Order: sequence, then C-alpha cells, then structure tokens
Amino acid sequence: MQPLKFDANTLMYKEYKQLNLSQTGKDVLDFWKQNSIFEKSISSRPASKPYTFYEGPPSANGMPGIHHVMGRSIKDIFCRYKTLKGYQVKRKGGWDTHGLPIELAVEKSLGITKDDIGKKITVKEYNDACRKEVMRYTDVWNDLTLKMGYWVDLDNPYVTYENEYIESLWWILKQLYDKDLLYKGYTVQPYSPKSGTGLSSHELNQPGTYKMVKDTTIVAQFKVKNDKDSAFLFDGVTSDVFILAWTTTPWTLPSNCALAVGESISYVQINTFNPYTYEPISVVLAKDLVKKYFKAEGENASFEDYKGGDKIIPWSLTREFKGTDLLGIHYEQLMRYVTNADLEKNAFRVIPADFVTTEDGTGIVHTASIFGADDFRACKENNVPSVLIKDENGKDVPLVNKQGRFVDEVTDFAGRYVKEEYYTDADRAAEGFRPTDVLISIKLKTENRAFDVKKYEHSYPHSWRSDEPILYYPLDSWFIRTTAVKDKMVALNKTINWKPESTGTGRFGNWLENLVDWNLSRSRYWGTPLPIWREEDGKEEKCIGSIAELNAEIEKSIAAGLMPAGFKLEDMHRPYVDDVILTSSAGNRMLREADLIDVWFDSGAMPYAQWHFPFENKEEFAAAYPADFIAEGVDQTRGWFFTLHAIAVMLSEASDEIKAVNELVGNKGVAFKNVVSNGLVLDKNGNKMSKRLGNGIDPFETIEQFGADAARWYMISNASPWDNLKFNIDGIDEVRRKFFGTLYNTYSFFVLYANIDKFKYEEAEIALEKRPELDRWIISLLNTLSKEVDGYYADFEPTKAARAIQEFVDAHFSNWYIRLSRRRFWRSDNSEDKLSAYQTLYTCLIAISKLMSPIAPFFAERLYTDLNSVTGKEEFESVHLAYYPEYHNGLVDSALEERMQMAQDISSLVLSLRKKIEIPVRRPLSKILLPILDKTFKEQIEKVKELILSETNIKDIEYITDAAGFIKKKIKPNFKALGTKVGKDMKDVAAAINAFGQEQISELETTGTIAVLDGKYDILLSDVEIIAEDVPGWQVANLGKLTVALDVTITDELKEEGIARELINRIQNLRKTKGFEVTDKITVAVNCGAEIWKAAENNLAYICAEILADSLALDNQLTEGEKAVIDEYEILIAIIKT
RNA sequence: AGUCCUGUAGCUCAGUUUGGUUAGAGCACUACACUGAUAAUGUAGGGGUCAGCAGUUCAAAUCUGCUCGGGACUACCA
Repeated sequence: MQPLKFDANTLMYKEYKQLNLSQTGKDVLDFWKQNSIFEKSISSRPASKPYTFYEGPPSANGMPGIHHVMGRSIKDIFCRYKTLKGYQVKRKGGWDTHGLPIELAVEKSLGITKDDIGKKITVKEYNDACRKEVMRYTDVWNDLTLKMGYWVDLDNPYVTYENEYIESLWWILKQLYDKDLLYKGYTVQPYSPKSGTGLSSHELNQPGTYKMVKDTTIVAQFKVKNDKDSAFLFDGVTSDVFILAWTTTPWTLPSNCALAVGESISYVQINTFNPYTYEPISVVLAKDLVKKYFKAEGENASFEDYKGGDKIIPWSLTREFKGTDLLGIHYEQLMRYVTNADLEKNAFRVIPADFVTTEDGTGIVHTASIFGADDFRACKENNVPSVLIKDENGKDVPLVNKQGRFVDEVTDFAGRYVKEEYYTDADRAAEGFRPTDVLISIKLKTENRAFDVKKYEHSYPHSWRSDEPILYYPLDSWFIRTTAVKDKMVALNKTINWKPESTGTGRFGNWLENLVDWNLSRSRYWGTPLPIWREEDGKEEKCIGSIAELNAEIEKSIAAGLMPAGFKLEDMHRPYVDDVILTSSAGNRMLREADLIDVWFDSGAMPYAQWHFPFENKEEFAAAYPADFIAEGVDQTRGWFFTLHAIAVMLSEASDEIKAVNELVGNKGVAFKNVVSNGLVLDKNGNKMSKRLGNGIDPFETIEQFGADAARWYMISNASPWDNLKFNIDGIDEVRRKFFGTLYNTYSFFVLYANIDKFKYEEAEIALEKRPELDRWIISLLNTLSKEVDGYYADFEPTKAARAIQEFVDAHFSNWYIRLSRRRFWRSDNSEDKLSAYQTLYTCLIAISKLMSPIAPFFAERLYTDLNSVTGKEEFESVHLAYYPEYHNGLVDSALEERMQMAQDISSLVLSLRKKIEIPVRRPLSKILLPILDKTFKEQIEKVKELILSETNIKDIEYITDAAGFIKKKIKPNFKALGTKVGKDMKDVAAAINAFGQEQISELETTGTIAVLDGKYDILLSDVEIIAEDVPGWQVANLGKLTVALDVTITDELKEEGIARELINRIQNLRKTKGFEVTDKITVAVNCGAEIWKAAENNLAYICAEILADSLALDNQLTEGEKAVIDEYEILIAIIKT
C-alpha cells in the first residue's frame, strides 16, 4: 500500500485489497509525523480552553509490557476526546529517574552491595552509573509510545533528576518546613537491611509486599518476682510463677523490656507442668485462651501421677483476676545479655496497652520497645526504658545492627542474622544450619522458659524490591506531618471524581482515615537530597529552598573559611551536595542531613516541578493546575495518587504562592479532579503476567501483528478499565474481524459505487424531509449514538462508548442500513434517492470515524482522510483536528426508530417462518397478515412496508382486527402491576387469568374489567398483557407483542416469478465467475424447457434489468454454455459481453 | 485475621441500583439459507440448578445472612 497522503485533488476513493490494520497503523504514523498532526492538535485549539492532563512518569529502567498499552490507551482516549470537543490538551511527558529500583539494578549489574558504595566504588561513580541506568530503555519506551498511538510530548519531558526539577522539590520542602510540617523523629519504622534504608508506609503498601511466611513462634515464660505487687500470685502456690507471652519474632526476646496486658481483660493463674522440662510451674494467661493451651482432659487430673512425657498434662485453675491486678508486677529479664540499673528498676514489668486482645497468643504481649511501633509508643507512655548498648561512638544502639545481625553483646548469637531469609541460599542449605529463632527456642526450652514452640503461618511485610522480610527498627528520620492536614485531605478527596467510585471512597478514603506521617528519609545515594543542614549538636538547622539561597549561604561559608573559595555546585546530587558545609549563626559548621527523600515525593511533586515552578513558567503552571484528568493503575492509589494529593493539600495550606494560584483558578487544594484507576492485565487464564511464568505478552509483537487499533479496541471494549482484563490474543482477532472488518466492508461498499458514480459530495445536501425512511432512520440513530457516546466519554466510560459504536456499526449500519440500501446504489440512473443514499452513507462513515477516533486513532484517521481527501467537505487534514459531531435534536425521530425496529422484527419473523416451511426467500409469496395492536400500529407499519416486503420477498401486507374473529389471543398476567393489588393471592389470580378463554379476554377488552376469584378482585386491562397469539389456519410467529401470519399459497404467477429470480441468480453468478464488471452489459441465450422459458418470458423486462442484459433469448439449439439447475429442470446458459 | 470487590453458557461480557415468573449478546459449535459488501452475511439449533446453602417475599440472578472459590486492600496484633 502506498503511504497515506493528503491530496484534495484525488479523484478516486482509495480501494484496498483487504483490511490490514498493522499496515494502516504504519502509514498513519508516517502521515502524522510528516504533517505534525499531534502538534497541530494542540496548536489548533485555543489556549483559553485548556484541559489539563498529568502524565504519571514511568521509570525507563524496565521494559514496557502490554499493561502499559492498556493504561496509556485510557490516558490517550480522554485526551483525544477532549481535543475533539475543542479543548487544548497539552500533555507533557515525564520520566521517573530516582529511587531504589534503579539503585538495586545498578548494584546488581556492578555486582556490589550497598556497603561497597564509598569503598569499592565512589559515590560519584555509583551515581553516574545510576544516571545511565535510568534511561536504559528510553528508546524502547519511546518506540512503544509512538507505535501504540499514544500522544504525549516526548520532546520536552520532565526528568526528575534534573537540577531544575530538584530545585522545585527543595522549594516545596521549604514551604513545608517553614510551616512546621517537616520534622525529624526517632521512631520505629519498617527497615530493609539489604537496602539499608527505612521504608514509608505506602512503600509497604505496594502490592505483593505482604506474603505468607512460616515463622517459629514461642510462648515464653517470664518469671514473676515475688514482692508486694505480686504476692497474691504466690498465695498457695509452691512452684515458680510465670507470665506467658507469645511472639512470632523470637529474635526480639533479648530486647524485651515489658509485658503488656489489657486492663479489662480477664486473666487466670494455672498450676501445671512445663511440657519440655516437666517441671511444675504456675502460669498466667488470658482466661479466653486457656482452652488453646490446656486440654480439657487434663483439668484437675492428678499431679502426683504425672510423669514427664505424658500426653495429658494435668492442670488446675488457681485464681482469676483482671489485667489491672497485674500492672506493675516485676519479672526477671528473660534473656540476660544486656541490663543496667535503669532497666532493672523501670523495665521488666507489666504495663497496660489498648492494643492487647485475646484473639491470639496468651492475651499478654511481649514488648520490645525498639522493634515495634506499638511497643515503642506503649513503653514511652509508661516510661519503660529500652534495651540498648553503646556503640563505639558512645551512641545508644539496639541489639541488632543495621545489617540485621545480633551485636557481640548477645554472646550466644553474636553475628547471627536474626531472619533466616538474610542468609544466602547456600548458607541455609548447609548441613546443620538452624535459623536464629530456632536456636533461641532451644535455649529457652532447656532453661525452662519456653511453654510452647510452634511453626506459625502468617503474613509479614517484605521489601517491595529486594523481596526479603523487613525488620521494624528504630531510626532517625525526617517526616512530613501529613496527619496535620488529614481532615482536609479527607474532605477534598470527596470532591474528586474517582473511576471507579469505590476506589476513591473505599481504598483511598480508608487509607486517608488511617493516615500516618509520611516517612520521607531514605539512606541511599541516587535521589533528591534532603535540603537540610544542621549544626553537629543539632541546635541550629537550615532548610534551603532554592539554588540562589544555597549559593548565598555558600558565600557566607566561604567568607567564614569553612569552604574553599570559588566553590560552585554544578549537580545537586550526592556526593557534590554533601561537600556543602554551611555556617551557623554561632559560626559553627553545619552539615547536610545525609538522607535522600522518598522517590514518591518526586513524582507527587510533578505538577510544580515539571514547570520548574515557582522559579519559571508561573503562567504555564497556573494554566495547568490542577489536573482535570489523570489515570494510572489501581496500584498507584497509595503511590502516585496519594503523593499528588498529599503534596497539593499541604501546599494549599503552607504556600502563599500556591494559595494565590488556587484562588486564581478556583481550586480548593486538589491536584486532580478526575482520576481513572485501571485494573490489572492478566493472562487469558486470569493469572498475573510475570517473567517467571513466561505468560507475558510482548506489546510490540501484538501491535505488529494486529495493529494498535485492534489491541486498543479489544482492551477497551472487553471490560471496564477498572476491572481486571483477561488478555486473550484471540479476542483481538475477533475485534479485527467483527468490528474493523465490518466497518472496512462498509467503506469498501461505499467506495465501489462512489467511484463508479463519481460521487464527491459536490451536489447540494438533500433536505431531510426528502430523504427516504431508511436514510432518516440511520441519521436519527446516528445522532442518538453520537449523543450517547459523548456522554460516555464525558463520564470516563470508554467501554460503554466502544460497545455503543460497535453495536451501531454492526447491527444497524451494516446489517440493516447498508444491506437494505444496496439496490439503491445498483441503479444506473442518478436519482435523488441514490444521491440521498450516498450522502447519508458518507455522513455516517465520517461521523463514525470521529466517534471512534479516541479509541482507534489510526483506522479512524484513514477512514476520515480517505473520504475527506476526495470530497474536501471538511477543512481538517486529520480526524484528530476535526470536531466531535454535533447532536441535532431535530434529526432524531423516535417514532421512526420504533417502526424500523418493528420492520426488523417483522422481517425476522417472516424469515423464520420461511425457514420453518422451507420456502426460500427467492420465492415470492403473496402476503402476510398483521393483527393490529393499536391505532398507530398500522400507520407506523405502512411507512416501512416496502422495506419489509422487499427484505422478505412478499407482495403485500394485510391488517386484521379481531372483529373478523379469527385471531386467537393470549393473555398473560402483568405481575408487576398485580403485585401491589393482590399480594398473597398472586398465585390464584395468575392461574385464573391464565385460564381465561377467548370470550373472557374479549369481555375484558371491551368492558375494560373482569372479576376473578368470585369477585374478590377486578382485573383491569393494565393488569394484563394481551397478545394475538395465533391465526388459525396460517403460519404464525410471535415476538413480544408482534404477531405475523404468513400466506403460503403459491399461485402460478408467484411460481413463475420465483423461477425468474432463480434464473437471475444463476446469470449473476455467471457474470461474477466470468469476472465481468458490475457495469458491463450482456446478451443472454438460454436453452431450457417450456416451464422455465414461460416463466422467463413473463418476467423478461425484470430479468433483463437485474442482470443488465440487452436481450434474453430462448435458443433450443444452444449447446455451448453453463449448466444450471432450477427446480427439477436442467438448463444451459450462455452470456456474452456487449 | 479483618474489609471491600467478584463469581451469569465452553470463552468474553450485559442484566443486579429500582425483585415480576421463558436470564440475554458476541465468539466458538451444529444445520440450513443467501450470494454484485463475498476471506462478507442471514436464519435456526444445542448449550445455564445465574458458585453453594439458608432466609425475606405472592414472586429472588436481583434484597439479607452464612459458606466456598478468585482478586484487591487493610494490619508492626504480640
């Protein structure tokens, strides 16, 4: 095929051998590029009518998959739609370039770990490698963007690692800092030892982070000290008394500092034996959980008869009390590695906590303040000190170091990883390897300190990238006080239009309700540095909000002799930024806080940073804030959607600049007004696509094979974007055949005749009232469709739009309008009717091209330009520069749509009757009978009578009323109407109605009422449905209220005409097999018997007109010709072109 | 563990908001027909305990509860 070219002088419509969507895509891409159509789609729309779209930046360090085609199709659809509606839709592309995934990819490719950075490799070298890594697949991404037809500005994308971008981030951070929304805190956080960094709560909420794992769990025995608080526990008890507490993390036991109980929970004390040492013990646990650990058979069994190892362990309940009674009781430290006077005095005691339940464990919670957020808070509230040691710098540190190993002070397990998963596979497979948790269990068992040791399966968070279980670990880090604006975030979220709604109210709404402060710190290298400098004693700190401000501070520092003269910061990344040492008011050195910020902050700040706001482009920013529309996968709900929202809401409080812009554009503080969150793309069996399973779909292959349009149309029409899509390649092929194939055929049909007749839409428009029913009908439907589809697009329902277009093209446009219009194009005269047909067909095709163009931009483009380049009807060189079809109420005629539906139904009924009695459509029949349903019925049918007759090859329609007495009626109860009236008697009433005879039905019809159930109810006409079911003696079929009776009598005349049509059919077939043009004239000779010839002779003019014959003659001498069979007769036909 | 979504023909999906008695469409399958849109099209057919159980109701795919399967989310519950 030739590349597509726009040429207003083209004489002929393009004809194609066959539909090839893949080639069409390539041709159209070329056309777009040559003629800068994308640029024009923006420049041709007024800046005064902006529609703002934000591109969620992809990270180009991985290959794109088919799900990216899905997500980007959705973005593209609404941007194109809004362009059609006259809006200017700028869409700046972007790249997400920082963050852990990139660092880990680099570490992998360089074969290093985090510890090697700064040792084996300098930070500079490392960051250079990251900078290179991050754009590794840029070309592939750009290629996909192009080929799938996603229009986004790739020439001027925002890139998150650029200095300008980072400067905007610093500005935002300073706005927050100045309003006390940014603070440093020491808290227990999710921490990934392998990545060496803390994680934010939303990173922990990425899909797949929580996994089921089997851990060793211990119910440990904490030995109670006998003093005045605990004296009641020793009353009448001879053995030691222990409090039982359960843990799924035995490695935290050396750090235990308290036991937490619920104040109102009931606890009991039980005398029994330890199942491992068989020593007599007395234990405390929640009353509700006794049955979990003690068998009913053992209750009050003989203690004297117990022998170590017996299955049934005797136990007896000593006393019951409340949690409050346990408060303040001291116990002996369980694992005595580290202690001191403060701990001995203030730790190792029972404290109250509201999070304690009796769902699991023992109803008493082992508390290690530094390895659990709840623990940390509870201990703080009760002034319980933590179990810590001094490191070489004299700083307090936990018993587990940052690599996840026990420190030397924990002598028995020094140097061991606390989590089994941190060991290499080889280590774990080695003979005699035992996880640390197991070693701890063994130790406690032998010491009579373990009451129960079990494997327990539960879900546990894992690092979203390095895939190993995280630790909860105390860290210094910087937080954004999102909780301070929680109420506003919740309130503003309610103004956002979420598709689907449940994601906004449910998933996102619930998330906001349980908001915690945003942990911004990352102890990494490749990312946006935190712009905060501190005195070494932490007394003074500065937050820098711009490069200019920093340079001014550097000048001061140089003057103070803290930095070399002439220092200039070229790159805001580490390590360069770390060279900056500022000077405090006291003249002391101020060093930068070493942390980077969460990469999600980068992307959430894109509305501002993509314009380098507020340093540049203030007008562009104001014109593009907030976004009218964004779209990403549902997995971004707590990622990008959250960070966009959080930053926007905080700036709406903290920044005067943003407040001014919000004021200007009437924004209350959101970053986006409409958001579509699409679901996952699964394989055809509903499994997640993954490299491991090898069930991924290569988007390039798919586009190459089927074309981007087919892939896009399939994905959009198959399921709503927010439902998961089971991606099946067969479905794309089906879309190609069913939708594009049909539409392509309608175009080919048009072109076939339009080229013959040189139709170029130069004639004056035929007035609507002069057009035949069929044309006015399809125009009416087309207008209804365009309004409907407009509504769907506007409501972000692309699936409904696609399905509506599909339904129109297939069921109405192709299978009814064109099928019934075919004869109008065959006629050789140039009548007004034919012109009307051309104009109507053309109008439909152009309108369809516009309606479908957001979803299938390539095919729509070709359809539009192929048509428009010949007629020049519209001034636009591309469908994407055209405007959405205007809806004209005056063109919609619902009565017409209704009667056409009846014509379709009646035709269908007649065809099914013909099938039943085996009289083919080619054989004419004399009439059908239609019982008249109501007064408008006949009037309506009369207007579409000719269509029905020609479609079914029937000569006439007759109408009958029941006055003639030969319609048999059927009555059905209208349950909905009767429901409120008869209620419980429904069954009897329905039975009574169904039992009505013809007389009772006509009584009801004439008087309008009839009594049932001995006069209990009066049935009205509105309570029932009456249809004409049968006309005795005729062939009858029903559909809903419609009834059709067919006269199957065949007269001689009908039979002859039938034969004539058979003859026409044979001759037409011959024309075709001989390859004659549609317009060729012929002469025909036939050799046949008297029966056939008589039929031919009596229909001679008709036959000749149909087959374009100058003459048709009987020649009984004819020997050369094609054989054919009509009924039982053999005939010979010879045709010659004249 | 909790919350939410979801389960309709072999496959992909409508229908469920607002209950109405014979549950639809397309694909696939079978048969027939049509044949100047023809690698197209039409008609007909088979194929469903609407995941299961219980309840509300004259009436349940639709409302309620429970169970099971699938998915997502929430949770440092020790």
